[in-house]
Amino acid sequence: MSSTRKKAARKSPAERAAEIADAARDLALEQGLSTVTLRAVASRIDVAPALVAHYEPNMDALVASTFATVVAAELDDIRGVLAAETRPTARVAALVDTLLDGTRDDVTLVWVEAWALGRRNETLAVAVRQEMDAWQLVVRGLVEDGVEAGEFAVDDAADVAWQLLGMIDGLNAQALVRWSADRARGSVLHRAVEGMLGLDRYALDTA
Amino acid sequence: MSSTRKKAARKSPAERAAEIADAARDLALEQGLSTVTLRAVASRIDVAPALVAHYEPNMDALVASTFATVVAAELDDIRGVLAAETRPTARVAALVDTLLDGTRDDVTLVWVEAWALGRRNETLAVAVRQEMDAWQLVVRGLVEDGVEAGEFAVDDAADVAWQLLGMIDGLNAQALVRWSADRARGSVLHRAVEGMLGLDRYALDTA
DNA sequence: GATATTGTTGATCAAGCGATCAATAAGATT
DNA sequence: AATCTTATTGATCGCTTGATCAACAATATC
Repeated sequence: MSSTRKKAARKSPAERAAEIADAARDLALEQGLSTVTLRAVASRIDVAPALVAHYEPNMDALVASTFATVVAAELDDIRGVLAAETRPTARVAALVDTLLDGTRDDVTLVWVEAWALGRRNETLAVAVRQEMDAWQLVVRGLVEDGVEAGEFAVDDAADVAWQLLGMIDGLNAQALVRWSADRARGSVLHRAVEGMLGLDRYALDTA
Repeated sequence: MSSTRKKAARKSPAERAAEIADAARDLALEQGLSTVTLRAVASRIDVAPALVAHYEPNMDALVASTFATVVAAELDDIRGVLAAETRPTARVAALVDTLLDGTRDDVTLVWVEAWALGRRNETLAVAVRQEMDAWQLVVRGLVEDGVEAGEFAVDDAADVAWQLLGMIDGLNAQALVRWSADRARGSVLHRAVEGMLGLDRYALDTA
């Protein structure tokens, strides 16, 4: 009964487009990118499937833009976290601890599904590479700051940035399946990062 | 023309079951777990789709057992690699270098898709957890050996094992999308692992 | 050589997907 | 109030998926 729809209120194109994008984003965060379908998005905002198709060139594009929206928002969050600290060592600790605090499984699911779906959705694959680059740029800047400040000892900041991101993604993906797992893992990761950055042991724990 | 099928030769149940399992495995390695469908498996061995359905309780189960087969085989490979070295430090170096040598993207794809598909295929999810446990057991044993031999200094070998596997998975998954990437990354990973294990810097490079 | 066993298949179902298009009706314009 | 613009929809197509079942036919058994 509650799901019977008569007719959707007429809205401006900008308004409706935003509504569709929001519905797709919420769907992706709640149930994963693979549930962002024509019909699922339409039914979530109580509209005919054809309307969603009317507003989007195709579903691959909507999935790709949804991915980009979710991931870009997360990166903005992180920028805020980093800005709250001044010394590079403390900023690295904040970065790692925030990304592994276990409150972002919804975003991790989006990442993992994007890796898988990207093999059959080239538009999505392009978006994935773009967002990975954006993330790497931020982390790389942080590492370079640490080197200039004399806190880190690193050969190639770009390499370290990729490595750090890969580690974090892997640990989060793992926790997605083994939900009981504590992904902080004591602070084994701190030791690993200290090794990568040439920091003294336990330097990150007290940062 | 070449794909027209008349009638499949009659085979023993064991033989046919093995043939189906092999086809599913090859399919998974070549194109990913998501392409292991009733029809794709059937057509690969030139048989009616109904025959595959006849031999398997359902497709979720076939996908799950295919995943387990692929991943267990990889673990066996690794056991061989580890057996070739004696000192724990050298074995860790061999483990890391082997898993990141870039020759296992097919298996990585299976892993990534399993993480994603496991959210809607509980049979698969169970298999994923089992295989992760098997992997962790092997790595954990290696870490414990190193501690007993006085080579590693770690608080919790189990934590370190999970961490190490998560790092490796993440780096491989990353390379799956950014195929141009060199996942060895200089040897930044070596520095990270040295930090985790309490090894001297560069200890892994010369191991 | 006749019979029984069973591996194999064609046909078919319901469900889900993306996509298209003529027709409708809500709101803006005059 | 009449007209125009366009946001919205119902109907429908083609495709893919997993699954079921009566019928067929190849082989083993007697």
